[in-house]
Amino acid sequence: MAAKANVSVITASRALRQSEKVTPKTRARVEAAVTALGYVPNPAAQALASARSRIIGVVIPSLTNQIFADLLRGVMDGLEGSPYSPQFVNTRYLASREEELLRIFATQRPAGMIVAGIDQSEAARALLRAMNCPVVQVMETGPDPIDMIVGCDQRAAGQAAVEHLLAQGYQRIGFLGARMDPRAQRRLAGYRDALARAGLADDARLVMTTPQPSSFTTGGRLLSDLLAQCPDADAVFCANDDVALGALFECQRRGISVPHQMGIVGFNDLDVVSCSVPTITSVRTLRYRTGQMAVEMIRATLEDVPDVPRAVDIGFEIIPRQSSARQDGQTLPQHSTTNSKETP
Amino acid sequence: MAAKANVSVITASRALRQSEKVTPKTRARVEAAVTALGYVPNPAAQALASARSRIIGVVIPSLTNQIFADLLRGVMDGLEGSPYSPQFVNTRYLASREEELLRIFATQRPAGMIVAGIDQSEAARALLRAMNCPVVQVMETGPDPIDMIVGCDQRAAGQAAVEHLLAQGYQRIGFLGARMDPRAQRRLAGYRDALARAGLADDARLVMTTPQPSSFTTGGRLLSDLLAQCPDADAVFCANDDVALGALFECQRRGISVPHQMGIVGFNDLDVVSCSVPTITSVRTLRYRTGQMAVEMIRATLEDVPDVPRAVDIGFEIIPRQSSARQDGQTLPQHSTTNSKETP
DNA sequence: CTGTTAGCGCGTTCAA
DNA sequence: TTGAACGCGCTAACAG
Repeated sequence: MAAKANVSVITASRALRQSEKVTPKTRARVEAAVTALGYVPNPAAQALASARSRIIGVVIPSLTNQIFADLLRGVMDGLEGSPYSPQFVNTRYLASREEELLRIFATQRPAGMIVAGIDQSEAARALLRAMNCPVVQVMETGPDPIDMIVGCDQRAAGQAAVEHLLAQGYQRIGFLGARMDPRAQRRLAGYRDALARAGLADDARLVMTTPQPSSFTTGGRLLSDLLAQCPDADAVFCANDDVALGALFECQRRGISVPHQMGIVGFNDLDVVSCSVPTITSVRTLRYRTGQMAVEMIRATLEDVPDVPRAVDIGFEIIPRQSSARQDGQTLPQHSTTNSKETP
Repeated sequence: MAAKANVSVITASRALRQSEKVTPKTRARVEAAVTALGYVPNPAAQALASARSRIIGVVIPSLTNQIFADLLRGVMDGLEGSPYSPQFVNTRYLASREEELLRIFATQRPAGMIVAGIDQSEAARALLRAMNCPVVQVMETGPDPIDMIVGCDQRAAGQAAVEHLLAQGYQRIGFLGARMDPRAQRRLAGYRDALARAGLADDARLVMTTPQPSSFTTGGRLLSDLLAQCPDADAVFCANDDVALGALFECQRRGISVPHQMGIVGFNDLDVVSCSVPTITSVRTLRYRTGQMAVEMIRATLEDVPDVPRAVDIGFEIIPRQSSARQDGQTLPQHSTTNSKETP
C-alpha cells in the first residue's frame, strides 16, 4: 500500500489484523489513515504474501438442481460477515471434471473446501488433502470422511420412505429414479432394504430408472414406463420431488386416483410438494442448514476453536401428506398444514 | 516461478499466453519444461502483477429463483475453456447490499462484470464504471446501459401475455405478482398497457401483489386474495411461473375449472408448466442464452473483437398451452407438445 | 524474437 | 510495541 500518512506500513497492517498487540493510540492513528486514504486491502497481494486466499471453494454437481441451490444459500449466509467468500463450481456429475476443478482450486490456495457427496475419486481425495485446509463433504454421511462431513444417511432415508408406504398398506411399491447419481443409488438401496425385509421385493418389475436428469417431465415418463412394465403397482417412491410431481401429473392425466389407486412419496420436501393437489408426502432434508453447518465447521477450524465436530448426521424427517394417505386420507387436512420450510 | 529448466522465465510466460510471438522451437522448449516441472500459474501473483484478476463477477438478487440458476448455468458454460472463472454473489434484492458487493469486487479488479437488472443505484453504476472492465447488464433491455446489455423487454412481454388472454376472450383479467422486484413491476406495467388499451382496466379490483418472495405457496394465496376481492375474475396473468402453478393448484382445490372458468398465464416457461395438468401457458424467456451471450460479449470485448454488439434484445415468446385455451381448448393436445427447453 | 530487470501490495521476518 | 527490509510469483517495460 502507499505510504499510509505518517504511519508505518507494517504497524498499520499489524493493527488491522491483531488489534491486541497494538497501542490504542497507534490503532487510532492507523484507522484515521485508513479512512482518510480510503484504503482497502488487495486480496491478490494478501494471497500472494501469505500463500492463502480467503476463498472457500464449493464443488457441487449441478446448479439446475434446487437442492444444491438451497445448499449454496446456506453457505452464502453462513459466510456473511466473515472475511471469506465462496466460489462455486459444478462438476456436471463427472469425476474427471471434479478433479480438474480441484486442480484449479489448488492453485488458489483456498481457506476451505466444501464438496458434495462422498464418492470422490482417489485422485480427488488426494488433491483435497494436499490443499492443507479444512475440507467438508456435504449431503451425506459416510464412514471415511476426507476431513469433516455433514449430511444425512441417504440409504436410511430411502428405507424410511418406503416403510411409510408399507405402513399405509401399499404392497407393490415401485421406485422411480432419474440421473441416479450416487445419492439416488443409495436411496434405491434403502428402498430395497425395506422391500426385502417385507418380503415384497421385485426389482425386475418395480424398479424404473433413467440416467437422464431429474425433472418433472422425466417423472411422468418414468411412471408411464413403470405402469407399462408393472400395471398393478400401487405406489411409487421417487428419488426426487420433481420426479414425484411429474408422476402425480401423469396419474392425473391417466385418471389414476392418488392416493387411493396410487401412493406417491417424494424426496427432499421441496416447496412445491406441500401445495400440489393432492399434496405429496416427502422426506425432508436440511440442505440450507447443511450449508450453514459446513461453513461453521470450516470457520471454527480456521479459528482454532476446540472440539469442532468432525462428522455431523443432520437427520431427515418423513412428512406425511395426502399422496400416501390411503389409510387415513379422509382425516388429513385438504391443504397440508405441514408447510413450514427450513429456510428464511 | 522457479527457474524453468533452461528457459528464461519471461520467454516462458510469454510463450504461455501469446503463442504467435514466439518461435515454435522456443514454444516447444517451454511446454516441455511446463510439463516436466508440473508448473501451474499462481493466480494471485498474476492478479497482483497485472492489476487484473481473471474473475468475472456475477451479481444477482437471489439464488432461490430458478431463473437466476439458469442464467448462471449459461454463464458457467459460456466461460468453459476460457481462463476466466465466474464468481457469484447475491444482493437479496437490496440496493445497499449490491453496492457493498460491488465494492468488494472492485478490490479484486475483475476481468468483467455481469449484473442483473437495470435498476442499479447511481453509486453502483459509478462503482461498475470505475472497475474499468466490460460490464453487462442482463435480464432486461433498457435505454441507458452502463456499458453493454442483453435481455428482453419485460414490459412488452407482460403486455403480450395479457393480449393473449384477451384474444382468448377473457375479460376480467387479474394480475398476480409476488416479490415485485423491478422486473415484475415492468410486467405489471405491460399488463396495464394491454388492459388500458382494451378498456378493461380495473386496478383496484384486479391487481393483487405481495412483497413476499415468489413461490408456489404464495401463488395460491394470491389467487385466494384476488377471488375475495374480485369473485368474477375470469383469468390471471402471473408475474412468475411458480405463482401460476400455485394459482392452478388453488383452482383445483376450489373446483374452479381451468381454462374454462379461469384462464392462467405464467412467466418464464419453467419446465414444470409444460407438464402440469392442465399445462400452463407461459412467456418463454431465454435465461441460459442470456448468460451465454453476456459472457460472449465480455470475452469479445477483452479480446478486442471489433463491432461487439452493445445492446441485445433477446426477445420472448408466448407459448400457448391448455391453461388459457378457452377458445380452442378442445383441439389442443392433452399433453402440450411445446416442450423443448432452451437448454441442454 | 529473446533475456533481464523492477516492482505489484502485502505478510513475515528481523532489529530497534 | 514499533519500524525496516525482504520476498511471495508473476507481468510489463526495456535491453539485447
